[in-house]
Amino acid sequence: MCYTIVMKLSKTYEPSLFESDIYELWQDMQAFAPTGKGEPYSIVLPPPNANGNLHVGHALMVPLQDILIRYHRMNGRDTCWFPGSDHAGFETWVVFERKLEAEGKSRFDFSREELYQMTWDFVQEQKGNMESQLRRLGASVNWQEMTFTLDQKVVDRVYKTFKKMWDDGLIYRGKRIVNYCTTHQTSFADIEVEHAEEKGKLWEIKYLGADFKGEIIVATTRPETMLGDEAIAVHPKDKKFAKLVGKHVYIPILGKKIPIIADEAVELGFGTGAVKVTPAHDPVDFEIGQRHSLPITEVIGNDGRMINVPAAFLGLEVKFAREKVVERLRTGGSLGAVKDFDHQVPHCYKCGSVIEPLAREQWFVAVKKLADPAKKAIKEGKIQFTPKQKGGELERYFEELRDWNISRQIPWGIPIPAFQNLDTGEWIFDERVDQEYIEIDGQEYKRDNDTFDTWFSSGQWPIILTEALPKFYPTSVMETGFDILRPWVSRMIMFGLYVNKEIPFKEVYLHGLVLDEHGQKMSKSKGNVVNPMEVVDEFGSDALRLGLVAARSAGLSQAFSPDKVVAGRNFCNKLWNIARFIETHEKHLEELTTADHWVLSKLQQSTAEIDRLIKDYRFAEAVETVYHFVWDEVADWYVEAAKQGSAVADIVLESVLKIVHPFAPFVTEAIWTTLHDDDSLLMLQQWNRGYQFDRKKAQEFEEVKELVGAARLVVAKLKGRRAMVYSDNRVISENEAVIKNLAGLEAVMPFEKPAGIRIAGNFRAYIEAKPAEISAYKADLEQKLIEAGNLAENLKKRLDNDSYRQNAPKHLVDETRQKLAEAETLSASLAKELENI
RNA sequence: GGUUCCAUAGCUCAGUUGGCUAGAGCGCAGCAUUCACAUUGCUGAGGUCGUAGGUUCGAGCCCUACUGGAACCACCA
Repeated sequence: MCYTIVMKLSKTYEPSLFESDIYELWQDMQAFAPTGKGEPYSIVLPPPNANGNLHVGHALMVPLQDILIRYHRMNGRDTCWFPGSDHAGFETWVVFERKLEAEGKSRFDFSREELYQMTWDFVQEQKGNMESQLRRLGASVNWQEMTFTLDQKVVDRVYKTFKKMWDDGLIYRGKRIVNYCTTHQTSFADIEVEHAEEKGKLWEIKYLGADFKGEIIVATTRPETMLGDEAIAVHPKDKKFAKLVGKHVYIPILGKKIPIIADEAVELGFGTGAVKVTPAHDPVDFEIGQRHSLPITEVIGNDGRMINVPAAFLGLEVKFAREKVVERLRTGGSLGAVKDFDHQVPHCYKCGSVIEPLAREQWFVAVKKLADPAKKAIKEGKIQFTPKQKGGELERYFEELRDWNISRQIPWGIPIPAFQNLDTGEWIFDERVDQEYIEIDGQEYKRDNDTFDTWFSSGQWPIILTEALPKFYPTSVMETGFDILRPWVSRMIMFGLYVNKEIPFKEVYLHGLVLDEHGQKMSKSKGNVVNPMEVVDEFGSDALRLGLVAARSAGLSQAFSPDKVVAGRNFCNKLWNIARFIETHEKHLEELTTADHWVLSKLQQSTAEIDRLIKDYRFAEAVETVYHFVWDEVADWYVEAAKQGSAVADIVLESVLKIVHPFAPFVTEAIWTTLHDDDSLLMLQQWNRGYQFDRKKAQEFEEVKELVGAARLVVAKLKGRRAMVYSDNRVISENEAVIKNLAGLEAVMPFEKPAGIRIAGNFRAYIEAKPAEISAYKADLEQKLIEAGNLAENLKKRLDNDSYRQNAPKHLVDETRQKLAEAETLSASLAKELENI
């Protein structure tokens, strides 16, 4: 396509005509690859789900990172943005299993290998969507490094790390209480469990003394677990029960004899002071059981049905078992009071079913040795967080982190390379996970069928991606959502320090959720989900990027604003038309005009401003700075002035394109290609450097702007076109045509004794007017005189204050003095004018 | 129960060492228009910066308490 022709014809910028071609052009020119020159700058993209579509959160994340990458690339850094896609273990598994169910099949009809292959094929069908959507958002990622979280190099690294941890004694297999979803039949890390308040009941149960007279009453929210009770616990200092410790009670229904023990975990003064201990089905009880060497009797199975219980309860789902137990207790006279009780119940974050704490053999990571150095690194400020308090939050998390269960009972993931000796029960590390049984020295070993928790592999993401390009480790910044600070960012820091002996990134920038336009969380059920690709279709990628990044600060969940997207679209169009004017109408002069000096000074200033804002990750303010520079200064003043001619129009246009490029890459590159016949790319240009201009001339244009503004105010109140007359003045005479055009005047001319309505400011300039109009203007002048007087009075008060003069910084005091002088001059000249009317 | 964040114009939000008369986008009102752009231009209305105290010459910003909203954490049976 010949862009130059489109440029001349099309009054509006049509993103759809350019965006895909521009992206292809970048790719063809290999513009995303590192140059090998300059200081490294790298980011790893938090890998989106390979199986999914990008959502509006990605549409925020991609521009934020792309702004940083493009900015630093233009500033001469050797940039590499590592893309990836995530197998999203559990997430994808849930979708796939739902599909199986819809086809009337079950995971138990297939072997692990078959399931893995089927899921792989399923993901392959979808794969590619996500990648093409990244392209549509303009992501300048280095596609050569594209990595899928199940790629061989990922598995290799994960096994290496696992082995190292195994050798270092950081991996142990143990029976622990795990969070178990009986619907998905897999366990979860603590962090994957959602707590929700539920209205429940608190049942009191009477346990009859076996070797003492009387009974002990305990309260529970889960009466069915009494079938697995192994003790009654009381607080060691509880006088009420002191004599009973060491004695025994009978479990109602079962008649089983269990001991009364003393343990600190029981809270003094709460409830009846005694609790039932079910080591197999409650984390606290499990710990109590460990301390007192209690047996573990499991009464709930993987499928959420009762096991190891009398026939009447066997195979019942938990909730029915509960009803039946309560019924039997009641008829047996063992039920005490029943109260309503609201409490927090753990739920599966995916299907919402109640999480059963079950005692299971799983692989655990002893986290302390990983968490301590991570905490230290943050404490010592080796990693900077934006917003700042998130670093503190992570420090506290590292302090409280408990051992991490990394076993998942789903086939879609990286198999855990561990085998168990069938005779001795001993576990060994071995990578031959494609075989269910292996033989070593005549001994047979069976594979562990579990896979790794996704965070175990994704936690090593920066390590894996930079393994072949080590100069990009540590990466420059980790930009991601605040919701995965704990599960992901924390793990990357721990693994980075453990494996590479160095932090994985120097800075962390966290963005919040994109809420709907009324500040509500987006969800399918509410029907308020914004599909970013639809927005791109309608307004263009640049518009979406600008709209999302504007009005958004670090770490906060904020509303999606369609108005801002429209504003972004309009901005692109404005830029397009600035270019159209400069390319097709501009009059070239040899010498710089006042406006030229001024616009160069503004370019310098805006560039410095953007440098500062990007350094501080203040994206929204950077967008705003760009927006106002282009619209309010370049379009509204410079372009208007340039209609009378300019010597720097081409420099200004190119510089503007550079400034805008990181934020709106497509439209700026589209314009750039219309300017250049060669195959140069805007995205590979050098960022703006300094400009040559005359500071005094630049200041003169500020005066012209003020004069125009003041003239507009006067003209707006009069009918018909008017002329400006002024007493001889170089600044005005040099800019007559500019002033005439900008203020919409009929003429601007010098007069020996100019008269009419005086234009505010330091010039002796007037708008021609009839005597009646001049008198009508009197009220305005009087109002202005009052305002100037008030201002002067305020300033004077401040200066009269001794403490102000002593304590305020000197430049402020000087400034105040100057303002006062100006206000007084204005007052005097207004007063004089009023006299003349 | 603990921690953190938020409260500024009709709506969505800026406002970072405390410093002139608190800003933007959209919306609203008026005017303009054969001009690069109606995805436009100009002009304007609209705010006791949640409440009450405090620190300071000076507070939207710092401190304390309160009110209202949100998020996260948590084994209180």
